[in-house]
Formats: sequence, structure tokens, C-alpha cells
Amino acid sequence: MSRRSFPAPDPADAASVFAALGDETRLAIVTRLCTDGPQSIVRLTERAHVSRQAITKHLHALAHAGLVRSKRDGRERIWQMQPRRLGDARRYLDQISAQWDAAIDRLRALVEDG
Amino acid sequence: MSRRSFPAPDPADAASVFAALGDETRLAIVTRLCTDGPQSIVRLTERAHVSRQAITKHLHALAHAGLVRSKRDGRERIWQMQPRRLGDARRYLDQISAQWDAAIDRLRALVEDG
DNA sequence: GTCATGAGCAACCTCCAGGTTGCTTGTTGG
DNA sequence: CCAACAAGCAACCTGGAGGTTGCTCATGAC
Repeated sequence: MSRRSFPAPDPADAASVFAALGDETRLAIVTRLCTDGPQSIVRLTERAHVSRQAITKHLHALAHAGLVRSKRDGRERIWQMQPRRLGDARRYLDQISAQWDAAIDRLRALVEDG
Repeated sequence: MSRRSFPAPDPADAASVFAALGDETRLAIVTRLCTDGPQSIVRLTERAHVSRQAITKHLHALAHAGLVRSKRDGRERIWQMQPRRLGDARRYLDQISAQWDAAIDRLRALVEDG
């Protein structure tokens, strides 16, 4: 990915990332992975209020959206953030915010002119 | 860092906003409201591939998340963006991105120190 | 070797998001 | 006044998200 001029994010991709973040348990997982770094399923489960299998399913959902990835390490599986998609989501929000601001400005100009 | 004046967004609120944006149809509605400005249900339905009632339900979902609001105007109901929550979501993403970057830096420092 | 531990797999349950159709209510333009 | 149009309401259907339990498999510790 070139650093200049990011392409407009695909709405379908953006929606899938937002959907992945749109669950409190998953958002908590993401937050923990961001603050505490890569870690195993049991460790992620310890402070959660659902079962290990539920956490596993959520991790797979996050992986499907491209937000996390994992690698096997001995008898553990270590999960970590994959921040690229997070950046996509941020850029998408920035984009529609900018569009909204522009629309507001147009509206304001219209009102003030006439 | 940036914008310390904003309180840290409530994870539950953030999750509900992300969930609202996590559907392609709703994301399209938001985009259209941002680019084309406030408009009625029929107008929003015209270029959509689902029924008017489906659009109505999505609008209510967005309203529940605080992303849009509406007012009655004659026999129409006009819907428009309410960009505050959008800002909350952006800030939340910025926050966890920053946390991730910090974690990466800590990890790197640890590795380099030995 | 064997046992405890971390993870994977599968079946199952429940609930609600997302969609539809059909009808009613209200407003407005002619 | 009334016909057409925008929206609201209600009932209904379906798939899949989110959760659980129970079992098996693999690996590391001792």
C-alpha cells in the first residue's frame, strides 16, 4: 500500500470491520489486545464474562474481518492485532465526516446567499 | 496527545455506534445523508435495493444509536445526520490505535534492550 | 510415561436482526 | 372533496449471531 493518497475504502469492507467492532465483547477483546499486547485465548478469557469457546468464536469473527491474526506457539495460540483494517475504518469515518462538513458548508452558503 | 478535552468514549456507546454502521445498507444510508443532505424516506429508498419499510427500520436503528434524527415536515419525514456520535466513534478508533502504537513501541524497546 | 493444560470440534439452543407483505392513517394538490 | 402519495403499523418468516456443554486432540511439565 502506497503511503500517498489512500484509496477510498470499500464500503463492504468498512461495514464488515464496523460490524466486527459492533459487539461489546469483541470491542473489549480488541482493546485488551491493543493495551496488553498479543496473548493466548485463556488469558483473554480470564477477565471476560463468557466462556472460552465464545471468546474463540469472537476471535474468529475478528480474524474474518481482518482485525486480528494468530499463530500457534507450543500448545497455545497467540492472538494479536492487525492494525491495517483499523486504519481503513478510521479513514472511512474521516471521509464521511468530511463529506458531512462539506454538505453543511454548502447548505450554510446557500442560506446566506439567498 | 490530541484533543484531551474529550472524555474517553464509553465502550458500550462506541460498540452501539459501530454496530449501527456495521450493516452495508445502513452505511449506505449514512453516506447518502452525508453527501446529499437531509432527505425523506422515499428519496432514500429510491436508490436502495430493499423496501421502504426496511429503510425505515434501518433509520430507526441509526436513530437509536444517535447517528441520525428526523422531523416531520408536512406529509414527509426528513432525516438528517447527527454527527456527534460519528465523532465519538472516530475518537474511539483513534484511542485504541494510539494504544496499539504505544504497545508496539514498548515491545520494540524491550526487544532492543535485550 | 502420564497427567494437567490449552485448544479445537461439534451439536445444540435461543433470540433477534433484517427482510417481506398488507393494511391504515394523514396530508396535500387539483 | 377526493385521489394520490408519504409514512406508520402489525404480523409474519428466516437465517445466523452469540452463547452453552461435552468431548477429543496435542503438547509441555514432571
